[in-house]
Amino acid sequence: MANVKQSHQSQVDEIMRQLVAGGRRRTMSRQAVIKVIVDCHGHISADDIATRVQKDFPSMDVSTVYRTLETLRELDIVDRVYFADGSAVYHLRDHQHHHLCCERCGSVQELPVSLMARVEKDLLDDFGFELHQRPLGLFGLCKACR
Amino acid sequence: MANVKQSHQSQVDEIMRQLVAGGRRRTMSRQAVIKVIVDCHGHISADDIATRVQKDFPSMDVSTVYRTLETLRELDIVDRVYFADGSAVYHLRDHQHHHLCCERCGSVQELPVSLMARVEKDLLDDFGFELHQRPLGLFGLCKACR
DNA sequence: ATCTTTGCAAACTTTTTGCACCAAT
DNA sequence: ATTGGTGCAAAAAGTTTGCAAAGAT
Repeated sequence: MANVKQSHQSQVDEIMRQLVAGGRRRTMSRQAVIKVIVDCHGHISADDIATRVQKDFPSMDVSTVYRTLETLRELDIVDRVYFADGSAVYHLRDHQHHHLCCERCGSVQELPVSLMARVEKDLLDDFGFELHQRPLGLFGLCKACR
Repeated sequence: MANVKQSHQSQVDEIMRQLVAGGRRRTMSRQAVIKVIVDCHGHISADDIATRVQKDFPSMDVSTVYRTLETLRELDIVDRVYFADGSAVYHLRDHQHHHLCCERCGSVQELPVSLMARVEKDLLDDFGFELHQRPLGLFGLCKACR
């Protein structure tokens, strides 16, 4: 657990480096937002990011969170995806996966993008359509709830 | 084409009947909204519905459109789905299909739900997850743009 | 010193709601 | 005559923007 924390920290540092490499400045706000995203493993909403960051920095405005998220998207560090219920969540770009959301218990399970490999191939073969894989939020019933 | 129009009209009538059967009243506003949805074949946004309806009934308010759509959803006549870009669209419930949206030319192509049959099976077999199919908006490049 | 980033307030988009009036049954 | 539906205005919820002050280089 100590080294998990450490690896999170180094991941934050790495992203800060990318930020600087991209011509942006190192700021505490950005570091705080990045830390929350890295720590959360997976996806998180803008509002949740703001709430968590504001525990440490109460003066931080939501607009700063949104602006930071936009910057991180411009640098291809995070992606924004919309679930099938219309809610937007953000995640690290290298953390690509789909989500299975249980409509009954609300649990969210991650699964690899390879799930759609077959669909991707079918689309190309049958329709000539080149799928750009994006994380999907799929809904249904989880194992436990069936 | 004459009988296409006719079948649209009879489809509108049928939905109005379902509405009454569901304990709601027949109103011009509702008829107008239903007509637009039936005529559009496929999916359409609330705002587009409002714009089209207002060509015939300029006094119709967006709130009425939203309320009508909510009523139609309660009666399982229409579904609301969110595309991967976060936009919401409405479609007749019996008109189930996925969408391929080209990121370059903006074209939208429909394709049958059977596309996901394999995925549905894999999810059940590998994860015990029972997928509830909802229309997906998938993004990529269409045949012409590749 | 310069140019970027931030906080604040305000605007914007999409959807929902309260209320008095109107319409369908 | 009732009860439900509509228009209007206003409110939410989520996201974006203009601007002057604060901060990073």
